[in-house]
Amino acid sequence: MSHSEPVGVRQAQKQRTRQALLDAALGLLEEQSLSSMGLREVTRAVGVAPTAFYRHFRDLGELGVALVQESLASLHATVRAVLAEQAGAEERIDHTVAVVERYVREHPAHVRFIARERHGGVRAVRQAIAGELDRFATEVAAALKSQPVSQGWSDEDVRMLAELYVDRLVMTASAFLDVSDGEGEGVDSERWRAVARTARRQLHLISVGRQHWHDAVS
Amino acid sequence: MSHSEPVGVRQAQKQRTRQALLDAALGLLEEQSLSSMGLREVTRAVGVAPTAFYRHFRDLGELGVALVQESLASLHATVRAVLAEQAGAEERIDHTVAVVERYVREHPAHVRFIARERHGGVRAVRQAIAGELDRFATEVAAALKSQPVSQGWSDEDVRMLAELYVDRLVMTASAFLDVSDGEGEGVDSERWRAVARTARRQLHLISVGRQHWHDAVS
DNA sequence: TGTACATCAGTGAACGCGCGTTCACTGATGTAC
DNA sequence: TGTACATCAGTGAACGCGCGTTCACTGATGTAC
Repeated sequence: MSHSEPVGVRQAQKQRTRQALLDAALGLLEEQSLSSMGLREVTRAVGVAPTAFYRHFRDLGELGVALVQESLASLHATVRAVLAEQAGAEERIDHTVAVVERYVREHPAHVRFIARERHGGVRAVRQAIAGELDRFATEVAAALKSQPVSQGWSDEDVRMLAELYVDRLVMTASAFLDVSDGEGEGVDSERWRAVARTARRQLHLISVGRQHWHDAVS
Repeated sequence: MSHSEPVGVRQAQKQRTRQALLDAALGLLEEQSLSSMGLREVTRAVGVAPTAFYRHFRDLGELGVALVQESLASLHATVRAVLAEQAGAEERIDHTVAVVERYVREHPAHVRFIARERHGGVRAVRQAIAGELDRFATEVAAALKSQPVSQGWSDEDVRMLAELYVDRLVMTASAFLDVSDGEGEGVDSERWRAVARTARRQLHLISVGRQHWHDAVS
């Protein structure tokens, strides 16, 4: 029914192999970076011949770009929902941090991939991530602009604020990840909660700055 | 005279080779990540036998850790000077951004290395960077605490603010780098100045939030 | 429904190549007397 | 100052290994009639 569904047995099988390659690569990337991963490692993990790889991707860079889409799509959707909320500043901050927490719990490998390859060694992947985060910032900017607090703000300043928020979300996700990696600590450890607490306070401080911005620059 | 100086001809030569390895590696790392760089690539660039490498480092990870020290030492020192300044908030912001600009102009490869390997594939290097940035944040926190604005702030909140600033500086440096990479644009391009302008405004907004923090949480 | 042909996802052998590491070595520098 | 020995930074040959990519192939699925 959906146009993205495969139209026959053959295409369905191809899709499954392609997804298996993406999943295997994502798993391997927990412990290394894209530019050091081998094509043969990936196919070996899936259980297909090395040459099968070329039926799906030109090279590992192309696979990386596909992983960028996969990694950011779900977060994107969820954060958009929070942005659309009619809620007080504090409530929105709590929800945002909760969403990031859940995302890191449910998709740790995706988060690690984005953090690692954002400045990594493969240009095409860096550009794909930059592009996605840019679109993300544009959406955040639109949401911020529609809020009453932004009255009298220039578009440039709204954009600046949006980038501040987006960077903060990425840094926060990465901080959660560091905790869940380190020392075998669980996801409900004291340190995990400390990261959440710090993140909320930082967003709060930015929010306070935002509320008094107009007094300050005028 | 200084105790770090080599004590003889032999040790002086050893130091020179070691530094040549570090320099060559840093150059090669402009275009790839540490975990995909080869030991033989580095020695080939220097013009020594591959086996000479082992006289200086156990492996590339150890070389990476040495590069972390080299990369952050000079920035560390300069930013410390700015922090110690007796100056108004705006002036401190201008100086801070100017220092970051100069650092990116003068040491682009060091900045790229830190941005890339901060979340890169080599654990020992990630830990070294995290450790350095942590010490950096501790220093920033101490400087912030001694400022009048911080009266009545808990240590935890000062630390939170310090981390906000340090992350911002790293992101700003990385943004300057992206500009100087992209499209062959020079270091005095319109976009370079736009990054500087955005960085100052973001620091300003944080500073405004800081000034009104106490009203907000009390 | 059955038949004949086309498509194409996945195979497996083969290739040349650069890798990290080992080892015994060389010869200039350092040291003891 | 000169001599005899120790140190050790850098050498170069050799190793086994896994890599990315090529190619002609197979056989199940798809399509036309």
